[in-house]
Amino acid sequence: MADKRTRLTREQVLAAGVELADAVGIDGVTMRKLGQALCVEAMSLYHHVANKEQLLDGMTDLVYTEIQLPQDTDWRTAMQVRAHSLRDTLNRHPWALRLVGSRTSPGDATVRHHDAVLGTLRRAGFPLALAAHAFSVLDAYIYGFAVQEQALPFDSEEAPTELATAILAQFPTNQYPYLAELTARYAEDTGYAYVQEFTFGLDLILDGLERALAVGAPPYTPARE
Amino acid sequence: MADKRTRLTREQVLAAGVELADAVGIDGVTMRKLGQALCVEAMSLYHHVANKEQLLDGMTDLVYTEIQLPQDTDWRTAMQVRAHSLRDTLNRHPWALRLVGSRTSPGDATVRHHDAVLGTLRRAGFPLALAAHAFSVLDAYIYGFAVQEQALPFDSEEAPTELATAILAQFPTNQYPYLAELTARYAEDTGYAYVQEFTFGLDLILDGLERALAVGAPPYTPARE
DNA sequence: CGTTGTAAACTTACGATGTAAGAGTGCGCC
DNA sequence: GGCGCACTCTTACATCGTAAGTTTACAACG
Repeated sequence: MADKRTRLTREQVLAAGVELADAVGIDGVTMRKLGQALCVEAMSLYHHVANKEQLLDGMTDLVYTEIQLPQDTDWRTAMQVRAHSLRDTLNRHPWALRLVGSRTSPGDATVRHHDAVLGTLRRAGFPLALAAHAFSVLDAYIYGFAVQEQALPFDSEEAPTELATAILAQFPTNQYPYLAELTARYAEDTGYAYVQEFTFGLDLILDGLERALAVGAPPYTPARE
Repeated sequence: MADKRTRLTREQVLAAGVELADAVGIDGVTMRKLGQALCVEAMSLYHHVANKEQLLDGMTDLVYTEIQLPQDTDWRTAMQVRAHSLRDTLNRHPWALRLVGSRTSPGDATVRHHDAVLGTLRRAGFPLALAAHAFSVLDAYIYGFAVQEQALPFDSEEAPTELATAILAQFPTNQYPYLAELTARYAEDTGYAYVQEFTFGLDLILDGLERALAVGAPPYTPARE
C-alpha cells in the first residue's frame, strides 16, 4: 500500500479507494482508513479530491476504465464482448453499481466508453434513433442484471444446491407455490450456472435489435431521420 | 406527522421512514430525524426495529407493496402493466433502488410479488425454465432502466432541450462525435419523451419472449422438463 | 383503591465519521 | 541563503448509530 515518502497524486488516491472498496466494501471506505492505506492523515486527501463525493465520482470513473471498449468486429460480437466485460467489471467491484445510480456527473472514461459503443453501432449501420434505443436496452439490461445478481442471497458463481433449499425453507411452500417449484428445480439441477441466465437475455435482446435493424425503421420514434 | 400520544407501531415507523426518504433522500434518513418526525426520541425506534439495517429492509419491502401485482389477463399485457408499475414505483421512491442492490434478504411483499409474476407466466404456458428466464430478463431490464434514469443529469419527464445542449457543452464535440450527434438530435427533437425509450426495450423483450414461447424449447438450458 | 409487572419511551454516553480552520514542512527557484 | 507554494498534519466540531441503564404509564390483580 504505497511506500512512505513519495508525494501523493490524485490517481494514487483514487486507485487506493478502489482497492479499499474492493477489500472492505464501499461503507468501509472512510477518509481516515483511506489515508491510513496511503500512509497519510485523512485531511491530506483533501488536497487531491474536493470532498468524499468527488472521491467516489473519481473511483466510479476509474472502474469504467477497466471495461473493454468494443472492438471493430461485427457489431453483434462487439456488443457481446462489451456486455460480458461490463458484467465482469461490475462483479469485480460490486460497490460501483450503487454509485452509478447516485452519481449524475459522468467522468471522462464513462463518456469515452459511451461514445465508443454508440460509434460501433452507428458504423454498423444503425440509424441514430435505433442506435440510441439499442444502447439504452443493452445498458439497462446489463446494469439490471448486475443489480439482481448482487441481491441474490448466494454467490452467483457457485452451485446453489444446498443454498437453494435453505432459501426454499424460508418461505412456506404452500404460500408461494411457483417460487417453490422454481427453487426446487434449481436445487436438483446441479449443472445450472448463472451465466446462462445472462446470456439468454443478452441474446434475446441482440436478436431483437438485429431484426429491428433489418426492418430499417426504428419503431416508437417520431418519424425523422 | 403522527399525533402526540398514540403508541408507535412498527408499521408507522416504516411508513414514516418511506415518507422521510422521499422528502430528504435516503442519506437524510437518520434515526434522530425519523424519531423527530414521529414525535419520539431516536432510541425509542429501537423497540420496533432491531437496527437501521432492518429499518431499511422494512422500508424496501413496504415499497414493494405499492407495485401492482400482475392481473390475470393475457401474459403480455399483464407483464406490461407490471413493468410500468414497477418503473413508476422506483421513480416515486428513487432511494429504493439503491437499497434493493444491497439487501440480500427479501421481505414478505417482495417474495409475494415474485411469486405472482412467476405464476402469471406459468399459467400462460411458459415452461419452468423459460418462465425463469423471462422473469430474469424483464426484471433486469426494468431495474437497469431505472438505474439509468436516475443517473441522467436531468429529470426524465421534462423536455431536455436546453439541458441537452448544456450537457453537450461539457464534453468537446470533436472528441466524442457520436455522443455529440446524439445529443444534438435530442436537443432539436422537442417531442421526445423518455417513456418511449422504456417502451421500446420492453416491447423488444416481450417480442423475444413471445417467439421463444412459440418455439417451445427454452434455449440455453440443459434439456430437462 | 393501591400494588406491581412490563412494554415503551427517554437519558446519557461513546466511538466513528466528514470536514472546517489553521499551523507546520520541505522542495524548487531566485 | 531565503521566498513561495504545494503538500501534509493537528485540532476541533457537529452528526451519526447504538449500547446501557433509567423512567414512565398502563393493564391486571389483590
